Amino acid sequence: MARRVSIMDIAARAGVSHTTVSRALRGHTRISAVVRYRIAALADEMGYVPNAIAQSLKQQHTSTIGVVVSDMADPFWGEVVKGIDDVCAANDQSLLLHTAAHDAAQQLKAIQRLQQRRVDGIIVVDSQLEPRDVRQIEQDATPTVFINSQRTLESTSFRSVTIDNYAGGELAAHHLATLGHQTYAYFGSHKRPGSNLQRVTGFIDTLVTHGIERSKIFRTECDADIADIEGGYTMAQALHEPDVTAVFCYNDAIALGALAGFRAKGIAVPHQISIVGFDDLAMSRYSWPPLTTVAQPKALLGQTAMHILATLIDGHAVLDAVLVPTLIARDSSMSLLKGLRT
Amino acid sequence: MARRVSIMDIAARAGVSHTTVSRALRGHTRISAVVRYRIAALADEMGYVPNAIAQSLKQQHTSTIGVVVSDMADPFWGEVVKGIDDVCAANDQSLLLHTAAHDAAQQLKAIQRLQQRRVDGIIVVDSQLEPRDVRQIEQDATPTVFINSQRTLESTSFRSVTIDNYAGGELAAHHLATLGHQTYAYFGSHKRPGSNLQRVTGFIDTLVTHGIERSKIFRTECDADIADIEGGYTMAQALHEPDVTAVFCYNDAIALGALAGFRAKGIAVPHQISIVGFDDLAMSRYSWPPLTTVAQPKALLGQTAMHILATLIDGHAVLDAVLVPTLIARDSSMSLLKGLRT
DNA sequence: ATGTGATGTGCACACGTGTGCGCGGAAGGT
DNA sequence: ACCTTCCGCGCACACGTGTGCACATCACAT
Repeated sequence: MARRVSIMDIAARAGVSHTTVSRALRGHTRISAVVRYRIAALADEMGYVPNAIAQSLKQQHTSTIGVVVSDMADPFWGEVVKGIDDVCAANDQSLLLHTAAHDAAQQLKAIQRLQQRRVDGIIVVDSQLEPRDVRQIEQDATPTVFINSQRTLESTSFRSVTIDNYAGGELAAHHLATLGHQTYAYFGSHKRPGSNLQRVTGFIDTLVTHGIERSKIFRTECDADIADIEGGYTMAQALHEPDVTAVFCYNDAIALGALAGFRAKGIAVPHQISIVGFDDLAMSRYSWPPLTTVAQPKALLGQTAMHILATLIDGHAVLDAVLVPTLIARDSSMSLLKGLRT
Repeated sequence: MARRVSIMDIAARAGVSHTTVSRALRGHTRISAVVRYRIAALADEMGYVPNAIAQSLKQQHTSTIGVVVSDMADPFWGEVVKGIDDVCAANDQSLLLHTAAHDAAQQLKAIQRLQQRRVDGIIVVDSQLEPRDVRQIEQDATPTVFINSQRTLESTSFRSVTIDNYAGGELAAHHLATLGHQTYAYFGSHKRPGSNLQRVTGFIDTLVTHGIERSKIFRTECDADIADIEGGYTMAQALHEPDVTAVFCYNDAIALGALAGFRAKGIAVPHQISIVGFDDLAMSRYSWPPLTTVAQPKALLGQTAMHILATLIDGHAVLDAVLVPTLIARDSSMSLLKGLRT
């Protein structure tokens, strides 16, 4: 950050005080038109770039939103962050991004960094934080919103935006049960225990109400340190229950991996096995076969978080938001009922 | 940004000057052990969070790197930004992110925002900037590095990191020509005219050296405002040259779309048509069939940009970097020579 | 007793910007 | 001619932190 031209420099050249320059550039009313024009011309000529750091220090806000995200290369979080960024751009705010793997300690550190940087608000995506961590964060009063947090927040000042994972599991179960399937598998992930449990619970509960016995539902979870798509491939390879005709996957990445895994085993999707994913990634529409999935409104997740955060920043009270998923039926799931094509 | 505890507050409670508090917390040598310990305890008790804004103003640097990216949801740029972030995290720097669609005006505005924020350096990814824009940016002396810029930089102070697109086209051509293909198509994109031209030129030049006539190479480009994967699907549908047995696509997204497009037309890949992509996205390995592609070292692209930027920030001279792509042969390309499996 | 050096702390200023208050002058009314 | 009002501008301070210099104290050697 080299030495640059300041309003003092402009003031010296214009023969006025820096006060006048500041007012002229900010559009203050009581500055004569001639002076204002001269200063504007001078600022342009001298290549003046206002110092947002000094402005922030004086004005006690930064017009910056901090975001903590587990993995920026993940296409799902990418869409969510894009939703956040859309609102930021519309509000003339900047985005300060910190990555923090899948690790509470790193997330905590990232949040503290953002607090030091005095961002106006923080959005934590895919939080792994424990209640104890949240209490520590809460001491600093920076408004904070959590998206798809893995643990329920025990906070009075912070808010959260979540997808209704249980309802998503219900949708998948209802879809597959209606197609006539009798024996099921669930491919989950230990990486996100909270949402994993909610989705599988909604799934199993609903299957039971459709008259499926619990013993007909086989549940697997892949390790936390393995990439989702890789995990899906492995779990498909490792599935040894011949009666299974329908698989519900924790997310699309796992489902896409499973697609490849079953194909490698010579099992045809959807003719021998139906697969349902979760998320609706951009690519899921173009897989082979195109993936039936429970769609999350990804951009809306980010936008909603921003609106809640803005309300918090304004000092008003606001409620948590729960967004509802929808089922998108494509070609990876098929009816077992003869003569009945859906 | 609410009123918070400052070093002045701590100083008052400790009965010393704020100077001493500052020195104690920064680990200055000549502070007595007792005072240092007392201040550390007090800072902790009072919940002191250092104000990075004030520090930046005083120290004339922000430990922040600005990044301008066209689309954060794009899995390719996601990987590149991840590479940037890795280095930032290792250097205790933050990432200030601005999105700027595929539009020179927006990119220009984003860069100016970052300059106002006094970031230590800027990385512009997928730049569409004209030489005139670059000259304007250059007035402010913020070190800047361009990744995969679409136009050649005419700048003395800025640097760039690019992939050798021409060599990538060569790789694809050599691969397909060796497999015995005689008639080709190229699926490109108008969205990124610079790299598109380099890739197709390398492709065609090399085919010609393999004895293929130019009339046997059919070239198409999809509109700039259409999503790549969608464009690939459309171009595959629209391809009416029955002799074509090999398609080289500008990138993997187009290739994945083409895969789906050919499948919808009942054309088998690779048995009737071989397809080669460019980028090596994470998902390309799991498509059906797995995609043969020219791989870009995505994370390395970001890391290299950061290293060059760091050198620039230190005030040293440094050269542009050109990274070489590699071909990854998977199952979407096949030999036409009977009895000769590669 | 005095000089010398090391140690611990504070004063005052700087970074670049915004703003409350006041002051001089012009305009307008009596 | 005098008072009031309004306009245009500057002084001085504030935001929170870091640092050069000076100063006080103490230990130690001369």
